[in-house]
Amino acid sequence: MTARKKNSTYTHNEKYIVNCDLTYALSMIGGRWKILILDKLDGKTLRFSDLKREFYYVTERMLTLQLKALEKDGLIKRKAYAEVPPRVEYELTEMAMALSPLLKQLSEWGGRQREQQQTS
Amino acid sequence: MTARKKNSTYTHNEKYIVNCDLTYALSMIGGRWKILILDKLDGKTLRFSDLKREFYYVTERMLTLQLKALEKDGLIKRKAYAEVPPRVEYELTEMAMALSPLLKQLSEWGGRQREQQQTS
DNA sequence: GTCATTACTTACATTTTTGTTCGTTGCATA
DNA sequence: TATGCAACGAACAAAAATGTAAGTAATGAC
Repeated sequence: MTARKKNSTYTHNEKYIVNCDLTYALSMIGGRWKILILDKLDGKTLRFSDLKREFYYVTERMLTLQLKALEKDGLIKRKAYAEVPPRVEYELTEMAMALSPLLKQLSEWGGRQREQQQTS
Repeated sequence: MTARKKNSTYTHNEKYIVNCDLTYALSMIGGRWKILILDKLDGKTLRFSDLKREFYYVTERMLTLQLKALEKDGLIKRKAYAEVPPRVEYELTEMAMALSPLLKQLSEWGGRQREQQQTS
């Protein structure tokens, strides 16, 4: 999102992340609020204000940033209507829908893992 | 890993992450090198030096931090032998093994997504 | 003409994550 | 006696991610 200094090790190492399909996948859903947004948009079309209301604890700036990133990565579609006040709707792309069942499995695993951790 | 100031919004918002099984799951594999490590340990027991050689581009400190976090989260087991020079072996826990097939699916999805993105 | 509305944007501050460099331990070997 | 080894730890620095606070645009309602 922000400008990168070239030649930093952080940037340099990025190739090891991007070259791998798995880390590439995770990088697209790794933002703090991204999967929550994807989950909320599952099966629905929502306006920015709907998301804002749902994620009242997330600042508008963060919501915007995460939405922009998701759009850039082809996970959500943005439709802006030329109205005043503005209306913008978001919905999942097909690739994001293909991700849904995977996320459900991950969620179940997370639940089991949480139990495991509590009894240890 | 590092001390947290209480009352920061970042910390405060963490509950929305931890309360959700999905974000909880992702938080455990979200570190920069964690899944690469998990992937490398799949089906094998490896020494710290093995991992160091494999991930030559990751600093020892980062490797240590990620391993510690994985251990704390119950994804890897650490066995230290009382020898000199020291010998420490790492292997996956059962929960981590249960995660493997999921990660494979995610990886495949990542590959498809990468192709999609390139043609757009 | 003032105000409310919606979906943002900008400048800046804070917090977290990652990386750099150097040191430690205790024994074996040269 | 000096050096190398393996697996770290600690102090510090850089970079990224997230959060705070304020402002913008165009229009319709009052």
